[in-house]
Amino acid sequence: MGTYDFQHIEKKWQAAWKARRSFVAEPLSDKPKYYALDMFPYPSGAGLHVGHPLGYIATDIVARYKRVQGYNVLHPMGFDSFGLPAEQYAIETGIHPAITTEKNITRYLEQMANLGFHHDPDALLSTAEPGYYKWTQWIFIQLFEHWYDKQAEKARPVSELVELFAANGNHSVKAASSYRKRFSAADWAAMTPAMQSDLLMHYRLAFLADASVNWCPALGTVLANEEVKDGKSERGGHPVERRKMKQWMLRITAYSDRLLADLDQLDWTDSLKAMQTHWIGRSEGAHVEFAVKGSNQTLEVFTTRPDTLFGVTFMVVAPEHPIVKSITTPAQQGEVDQYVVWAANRSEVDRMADTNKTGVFTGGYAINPVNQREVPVWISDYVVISYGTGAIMAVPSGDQRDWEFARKFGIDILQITNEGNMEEGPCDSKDARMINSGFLDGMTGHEAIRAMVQWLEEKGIGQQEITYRQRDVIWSRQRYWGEPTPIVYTPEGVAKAMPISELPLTLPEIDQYKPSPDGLPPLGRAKGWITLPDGSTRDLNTMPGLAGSSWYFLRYVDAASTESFADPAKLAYWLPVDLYVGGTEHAVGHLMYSRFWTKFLYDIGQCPVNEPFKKLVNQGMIQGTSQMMYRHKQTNELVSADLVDNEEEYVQLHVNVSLVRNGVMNVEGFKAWRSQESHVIRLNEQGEFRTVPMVEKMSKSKYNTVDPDEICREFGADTMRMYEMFLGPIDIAKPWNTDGITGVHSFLKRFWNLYVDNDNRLAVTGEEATAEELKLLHQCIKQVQDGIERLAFNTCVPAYMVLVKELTRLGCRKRQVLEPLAVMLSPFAPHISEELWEMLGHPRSILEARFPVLNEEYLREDSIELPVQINGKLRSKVVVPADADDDAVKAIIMADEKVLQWTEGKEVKKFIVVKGRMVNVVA
RNA sequence: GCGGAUGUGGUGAAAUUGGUAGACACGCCAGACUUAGGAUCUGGUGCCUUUGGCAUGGGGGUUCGAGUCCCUUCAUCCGCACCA
Repeated sequence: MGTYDFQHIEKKWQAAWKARRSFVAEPLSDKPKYYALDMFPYPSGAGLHVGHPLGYIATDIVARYKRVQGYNVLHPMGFDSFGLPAEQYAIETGIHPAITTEKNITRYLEQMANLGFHHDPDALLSTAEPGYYKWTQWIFIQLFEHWYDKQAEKARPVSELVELFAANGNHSVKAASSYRKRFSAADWAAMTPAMQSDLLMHYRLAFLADASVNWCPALGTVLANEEVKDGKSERGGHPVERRKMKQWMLRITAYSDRLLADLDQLDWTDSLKAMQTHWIGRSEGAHVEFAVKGSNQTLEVFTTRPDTLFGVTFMVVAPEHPIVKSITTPAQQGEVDQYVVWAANRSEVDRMADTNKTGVFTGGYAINPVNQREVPVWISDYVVISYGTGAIMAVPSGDQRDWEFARKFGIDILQITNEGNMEEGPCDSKDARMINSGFLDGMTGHEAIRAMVQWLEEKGIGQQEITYRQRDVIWSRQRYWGEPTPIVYTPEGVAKAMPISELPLTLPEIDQYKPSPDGLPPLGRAKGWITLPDGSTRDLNTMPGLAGSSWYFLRYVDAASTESFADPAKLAYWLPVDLYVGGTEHAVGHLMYSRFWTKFLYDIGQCPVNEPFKKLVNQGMIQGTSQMMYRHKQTNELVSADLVDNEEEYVQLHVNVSLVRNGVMNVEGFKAWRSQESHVIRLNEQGEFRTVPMVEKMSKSKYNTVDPDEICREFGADTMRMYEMFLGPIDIAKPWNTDGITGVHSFLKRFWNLYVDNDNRLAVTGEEATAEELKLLHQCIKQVQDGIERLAFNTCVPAYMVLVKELTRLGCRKRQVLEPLAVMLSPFAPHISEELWEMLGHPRSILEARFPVLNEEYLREDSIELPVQINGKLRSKVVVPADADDDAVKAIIMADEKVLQWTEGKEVKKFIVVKGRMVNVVA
């Protein structure tokens, strides 16, 4: 038998591919294109572990498969290089984040090269390079210079908005804007430049605003909602509090309805679409104005149930609501102030943990417009300022929360439907009939909603409205390691975009990376950099990590471009991305902003597609399988797990997983690993020391990390690639377990030996293949092709295994079979296939070969063994000719001895033939 | 609480989408070659009271036929969460 020297083969071909530039896509071509994309990684100091490559292997297989099917394939890789870890490291050590990042990238690239990926070297990018972030800044400026026209349903230049204002004020403007007041052309003309600038901020898609932000004191920066999990920062788990600060924001809410509606066109999983749908949170309802008693103010609310207006017995406003100041009566002032302060200081975590309703009465009353009833106005933090108008009309007979609140504070509950018992809880059914509701009485909720909206609109006290849960996103971070915001402030206080010709605005060198002593962000330390010769000053914020990743898939198509972010012709050719693979953790962050930026760039004519990612797959996380050993609490003796009877007497300790194979620990290896300590080790009767597995997150401290480099060294990249795919479906989370890898490895050895003799010389013959051999080959082609198309890579591996086993059994070494087989295996195991391809005498790479074409003819059979069921139970097997028609099949089967035995004396009621599958006789 | 998924041998899993459930691999058992290796090869391996019967979390239903479709229930995972 020959020796499969995978180490030599893999090194050889990795070097050859690099030297020959085998993976460079043709920039433009008449060929059909295929764009296979991975979510690019943040280059962390820990390097890749076996969990990372799962998705990369999947896209690589598809890329190589499409390549041998004749597609022009773009399969790029890059790095999301701005981010907190490198900056924290810089604060601690003084080492510039660029240096750390560069080092980590080098390591990642090495590890990826070891796996033989088809990544295009010309497309390589890093978001922290000025040549890249120049265009991130450019897009930011475009957002700053555009507003959203709701009428035209697209972004338009701010210069056009200024023209509209100058001609007619904002009377004819229907914009996505937080600005509610009306002004005329004369008003506009009378404003100072600073006032005009402030006003335009309410319209720009990138704008400055006073925002209630997630402030993380430990990190010294604000965070986006997506970066906060359970009241703590996603990175680092530090506490987060609410604060009001002036921040850059992006008006993503202008695109909410398009982001929602266009989900329909996408081939994404239901759960992912559901997450985005929920994040956008569209709800239809009505906007209603309540007059405030003894004042000319109004209290505006949003409700999805205008049909319940007659049931309103109180109002609730958020503690931060501006009306609180004026509506509170002197008698209630003390209590209200106390509550407002208490609510403001309450942490997010406490608020979420507490399901008890709290609140106080303001002393003020509002007037219900439908029946002029005076209802008390309360404040409570179960109403949140950021959603709707920050105030609600409370209908305790129709809403669980309002009901609880009314019960707790002894407020009236007025039943308005003919269903439900108000002692037990509210009734929220829209099918119930209305009562106590004036002109709505007798209608169902559905009818009443329409009737009430019409009534409100006629009276001018409300209208139909759509509200979104999605908020505009805060786009500034008080950090160093990010894209500087390309905005300057004139001495008059007018914010201006930098001229495009001056981009990129590169990061200044500073002495330390933490905030300046006077409380400015780190960029505030760059004294010479902040102030410009004309007296203007620079913005000191950087952009969030989301910025660079919101458009990198566009840059890949033309990563070296200096004229524009990418050549329009190339964008038109390559987009959209055909397959995007990555983790589910980006479901509402990265994926939402990428869609937003794509839509914006599409609006302004810079991007040919409205949606960037046609098909998206979330790969499941690979967890670690820790190995635990037992130590006796008293004696400290280490005991083989099968000898442990009473677990209580033992403690479980982590063992390095590389020392354990199939539950048995390498005792010598363990002693070497823990050479400092001496242990009494008790083995079982077989002389083994057994451990027990435990699935948990992969982590260095649990000694359960597996380094892909180590697997490559021991078994080779081809084995590693195939094994990760063999483990199960890519979208399912599963624990890594090295045990089964030998099965895949010995398959590759058998595969190798099919082609070579004992001296590793090619032993392939030119004989004509038999029908049986061709059938086996084409069965495999069918399964592999189908498996890759469905991204069910785990079903491909057994197909190869069966074929190789059968060919070995038959002693088939025929070129006619082995040549297509090598091409077919090349997406999964590129190195070994490439080596054999060369040995088979092909001067050009296997990447230039063609995937074998399936011929169904070879799969046809002369006769079929047909299972026969009688009344649904398997009774017999009968051989019939493949071309027999149903009547012929019936005749053969009814004559079968065993069938006759079963049907004897019974009437045959039905006879069902499923050709090639099954026959069912019903007697 | 709401939303989305997933439940198949000792283990990872497959099942052409309604047609012989458990392919393939690990593990385990037996054997061969050999001498100690985490090697290679061969055979076996869902369960039972074995001419047969029972098995895809549980219970019902549709069907000649259900892992697959419908209803119901339980369990696990993920996401969101006082959203008016």
